[in-house]
Amino acid sequence: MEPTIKETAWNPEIEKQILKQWEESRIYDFYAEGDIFVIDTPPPYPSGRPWHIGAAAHYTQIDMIARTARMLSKNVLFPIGIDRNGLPVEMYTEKKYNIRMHETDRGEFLKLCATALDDLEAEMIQIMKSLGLSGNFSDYYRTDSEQYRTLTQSTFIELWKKGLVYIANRPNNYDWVTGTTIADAEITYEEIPTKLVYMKFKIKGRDQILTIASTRPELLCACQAIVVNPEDERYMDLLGTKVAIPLINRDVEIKTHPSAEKEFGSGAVMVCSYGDQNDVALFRELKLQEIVAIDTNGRLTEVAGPYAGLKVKQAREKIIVDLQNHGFVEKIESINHRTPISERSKIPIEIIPMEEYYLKQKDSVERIRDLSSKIVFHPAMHKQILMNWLESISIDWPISRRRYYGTEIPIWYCKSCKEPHVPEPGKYYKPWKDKSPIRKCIKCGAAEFMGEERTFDTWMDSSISPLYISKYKQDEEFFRKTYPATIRPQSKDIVRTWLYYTILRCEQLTSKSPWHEAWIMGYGVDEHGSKMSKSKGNVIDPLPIIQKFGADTFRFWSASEINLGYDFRCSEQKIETTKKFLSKLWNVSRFLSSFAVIKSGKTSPSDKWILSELDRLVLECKKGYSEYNFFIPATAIREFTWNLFAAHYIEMAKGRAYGAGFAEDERDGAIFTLHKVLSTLLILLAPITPFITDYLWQNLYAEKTIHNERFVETENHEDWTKFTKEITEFNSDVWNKKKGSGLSLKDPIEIPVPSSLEPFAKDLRTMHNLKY
RNA sequence: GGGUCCAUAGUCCAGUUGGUUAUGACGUCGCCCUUACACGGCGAAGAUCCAGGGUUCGAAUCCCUGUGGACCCA
Repeated sequence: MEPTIKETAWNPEIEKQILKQWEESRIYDFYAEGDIFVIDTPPPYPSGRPWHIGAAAHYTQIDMIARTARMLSKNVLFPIGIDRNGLPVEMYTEKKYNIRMHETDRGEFLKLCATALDDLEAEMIQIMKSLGLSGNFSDYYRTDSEQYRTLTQSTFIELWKKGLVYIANRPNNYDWVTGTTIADAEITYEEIPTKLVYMKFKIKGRDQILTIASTRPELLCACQAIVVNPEDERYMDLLGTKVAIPLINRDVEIKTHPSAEKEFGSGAVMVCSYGDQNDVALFRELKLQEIVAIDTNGRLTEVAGPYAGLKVKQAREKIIVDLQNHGFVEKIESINHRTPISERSKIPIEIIPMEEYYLKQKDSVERIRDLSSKIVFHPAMHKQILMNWLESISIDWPISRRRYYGTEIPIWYCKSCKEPHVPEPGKYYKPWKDKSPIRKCIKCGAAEFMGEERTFDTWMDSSISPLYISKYKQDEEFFRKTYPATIRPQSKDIVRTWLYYTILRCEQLTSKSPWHEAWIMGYGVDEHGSKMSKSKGNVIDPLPIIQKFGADTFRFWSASEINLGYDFRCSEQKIETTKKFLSKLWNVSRFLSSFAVIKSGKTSPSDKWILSELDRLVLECKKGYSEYNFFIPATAIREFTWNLFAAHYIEMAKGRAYGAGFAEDERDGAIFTLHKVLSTLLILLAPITPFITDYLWQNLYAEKTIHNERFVETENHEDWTKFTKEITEFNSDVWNKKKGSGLSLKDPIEIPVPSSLEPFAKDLRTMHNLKY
């Protein structure tokens, strides 16, 4: 009768042994046979310390997907990757060494970036491992590896040959701090206080003034038209007349366009190249001649006359003063203006015409819509984010970037006629330093080439992850078995980037959707609901928390706190109190470890009752697992274990399990049921808390790991759950009465068992020491 | 301006196709070492279910309008 488990609490130190055991027995290895389940794991980006606690929670949930699939008899491919291309590491490196990328030797700079990434990556891998992720760490991939970049370049070359890539000089979103073009998807909007200047324009041939309000007076030199709303009666007689631009000796015409709002300022708007996206559209529609007023350093060009060379902000200040001095200002209002901001460098972007490469995407939207409609989203509501994005795509995807730490665009230009050439796919090319693999220009026959210096937008790399993990163009048979992947797990803030671009690229290359399902998680905010950021000082470092409370505590917290698709709050205190549940489970197991396991027994009514409640729990868990919504099983199991099984059933069955006053088969029925329930709970919990369940499983039920087991099925017991309410209420009632009369719980008391609970009477009398 | 989502005790959250007394956890406050567990047990307090209207015998739940919040798009 001595428990074989001695300690009275779950000790997270044990996790280290279990981890070692898993590693040595290689229980998570993938075999490309049978029922295959492929997870297109998001490769995290090592952008700095500490790793975001919400991300750590995210990856534990992805691991739960993998473990759920394994328990459903699937062979699971759960790759681990690290995303290493892109701007953040460049900025990190510039800051760390106090250097400027464009002023540093390219080769040197790349080395410094790689070293920084190695350090940050090591910690992330360490955290992922200690969280118990059952992924493939033995050959985790990096998006900056030769093999990965080869695939990025090869797929680009493939698309190039299909005619899906073109070069064009267009107004582009330009981030002059990082010195690169960025895609619409990389822009965020912020309300920024600014001045709205009401300027007086003289109307030609009349003794009248037209007032125009603008937040961008420094762009006066690039003004090519004034527009008013076609329904704005105030200006009908002015159409076609010209006005003089203040300070600049140039006239422009007044035209109509529906985008001019009657209520904004005076209702008349100046159109300049380029104040915002609307200007871009108007220049195109009204066929205006563009004037380039801002250069790639964020400074005004020579067309700005006295303002040339000034930064945009300085020029704005200066021109406002000059306008005032010349009496061109009617008034100035302070307003909050919704300003497009570069997601990376946080500065307002400028729109500057530049020559860039584009990947066609407008023609693919319809096909992507079709494919997307067949992808099952968890939760379903987040499919809308993608659908809305598809709705708003209006231009092709600019894919070239003037940065260093990225996959090089594999193009060489003929030195004499500038014709671009792409090399053969299958190799990794660095045109900024490699010798041209092309010998002779296909157009003019010259033999001298110049390598392209730009790199790809990083989404060009990440968007082929499903192809990389399935060994596209590497292993035909493996690819056939593992593509499309089963599921793409990711967070909801990158639906319009990573999720969309992946469908786009994979559709263009394979004509198929890259996965059958998409699983979209919200993101972690602090305990008050605001976004975590270093500047706010509310960042929580996951590493010490995991060390302190253990991976299973962190995992159970993640499962029971995060409802799929919604943002979730991270609080250390809540994680800490989650540990109590593991101790509860531990102590239930400790108690049961004093009874030998019995595989069958004659069940009493109490046993039948808890077994039918267990059936209900199994159904509920299956429902949650089938949606990969771990909130459902986690909360249901905690509820059952704590408030039904431990609080009521164990107390009711305890006396019978000890045997005094009961027949042997009655006793065996109790012991059988206790173990039946616990072993089922361990299996149900295994995907969520793999460490403690495996430890208990191996101590109580088997020599081998629980992670080779399959989910349990319901056994369709007779339904006794109708008694639940009455049983728990009766027990509460007895406890209350004892308490009210100052009795200890083991003291005898005279309370009759209600006739409706007669089948349970013997257990209840023993439990409460009822004398009646 | 448009879209998606959200609004339930001090905090977080559940509430299946509408159906008696609204779930659980954290926190708070009492009492209790009862041989699995004080990382525990028992109990208590704490909710005009955002507001207004509608459908219905009956609404936290369905519909409409509004208010507030988060995110996205123009």
